[in-house]
Amino acid sequence: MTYATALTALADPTRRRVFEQLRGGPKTVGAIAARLPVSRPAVSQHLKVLRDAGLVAERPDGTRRVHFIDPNGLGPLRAWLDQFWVQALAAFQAEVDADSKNRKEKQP
Amino acid sequence: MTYATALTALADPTRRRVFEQLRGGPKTVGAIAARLPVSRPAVSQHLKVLRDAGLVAERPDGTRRVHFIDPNGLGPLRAWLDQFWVQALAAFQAEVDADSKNRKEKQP
DNA sequence: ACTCTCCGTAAGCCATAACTTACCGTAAGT
DNA sequence: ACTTACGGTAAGTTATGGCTTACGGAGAGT
Repeated sequence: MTYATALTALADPTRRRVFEQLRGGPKTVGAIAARLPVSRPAVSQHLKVLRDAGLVAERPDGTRRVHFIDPNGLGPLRAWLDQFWVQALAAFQAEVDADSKNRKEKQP
Repeated sequence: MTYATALTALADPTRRRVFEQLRGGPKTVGAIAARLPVSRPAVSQHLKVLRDAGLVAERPDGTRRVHFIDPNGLGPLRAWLDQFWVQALAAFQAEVDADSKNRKEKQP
């Protein structure tokens, strides 16, 4: 069920930009907001969503809050996707075969 | 850029239920709607979003439209996720190490 | 103690999008 | 040809959520 919250968290564009900034390493809230066209409270709210989804963790450093990517939320999402991936490849190939077969039968 | 549309498409709960129904194999629009608490037009709109995201493909069968999962949209999303996965594991481990190191220094 | 920086939270506004009902086109069967 | 089943599209309503400003609290330096 945790993959659901991860998906909705990563669905928002600016929240993805926050998440992608953390790919370069740990950052403070202000540093993230400085590189985005939104206010600092907005970033703070986005980080809360990412934290609740298990995608991001924080470490206090004085008055600052250093955020970094947490694999705990990324794992279930990957697992859920893989659940489709293999099956989708097989089913898609079957459809392609069935389609080409139909074309040959109608126009040999 | 295609991973973005795939993410927003899979963010909606009922749209995920549509997508997950297709995991069992190809289905018609009506068959999908019958198993969901929403109307058929709603499912039709959801399928359009999934199709535009490259997550689902269709094959006409008389007046019916048979839908099935398309790996084309799933691939970029997986690739985008993997872009974080490895790096997140390393960075997270580094944070854990730094944290335990701090605890030992403060309480040896 | 005072201040200054950094950040989280509350309240409110507004756009988006997920539904509904209604309607129309299209293919197949009789 | 007529009907029936199936499904895409339009228009309208409503709820959700992303953003803003305003405020308050907590730690570090002087």
